[in-house]
Amino acid sequence: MAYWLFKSEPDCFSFADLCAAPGRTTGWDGVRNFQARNFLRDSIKLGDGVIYYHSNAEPPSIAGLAEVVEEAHPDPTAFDPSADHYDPKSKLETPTWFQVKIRAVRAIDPPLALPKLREVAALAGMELLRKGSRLSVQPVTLEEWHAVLELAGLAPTPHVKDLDSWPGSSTPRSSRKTRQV
DNA sequence: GCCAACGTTGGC
DNA sequence: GCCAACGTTGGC
Repeated sequence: MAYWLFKSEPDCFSFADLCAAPGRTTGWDGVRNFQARNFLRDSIKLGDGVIYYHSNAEPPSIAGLAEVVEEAHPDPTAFDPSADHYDPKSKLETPTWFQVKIRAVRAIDPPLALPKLREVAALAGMELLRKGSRLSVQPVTLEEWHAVLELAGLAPTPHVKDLDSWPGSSTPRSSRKTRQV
């Protein structure tokens, strides 16, 4: 059981979009950075917890929690010439790029804004808060996970599924937006 | 819109 | 293998 932070620009695919997706699930496609790819391909396991972060947002913030529901498999958008992140160098037999599937578990509303995260001592070492950090898929420690849950008013459980029925925070909102891929 | 930080590309 | 040029990310 491990914990991760996934970044997404809400204009592209927000946590509300994830909540509105079929099964509240999506394939985390389009990652084209090798370090992030390695986490997706090698380290992220079924049931792992995911902190859903909105980058390029006003303010940048943590907007929800998700869980991994399918481990690494080739990213289909890499083979699709019409996709934004098409990569002609990635072959079906030897794929370069991978995705996992995640499911929305809980919205965090109000979201945890970046300036507030910077004030939290327990998060001081977080990769997200490092100057110049751009990694879109990054590991999160158990301590950081618990600190985020506490800030969100949720129980300090290591089992992300347990948050589904926790009464302390809002339930995911729906959205009519669709994904731009 | 600006720009710092970082990753990738390609000439040599 | 080096490194300059370029493209991208993402906070501000």
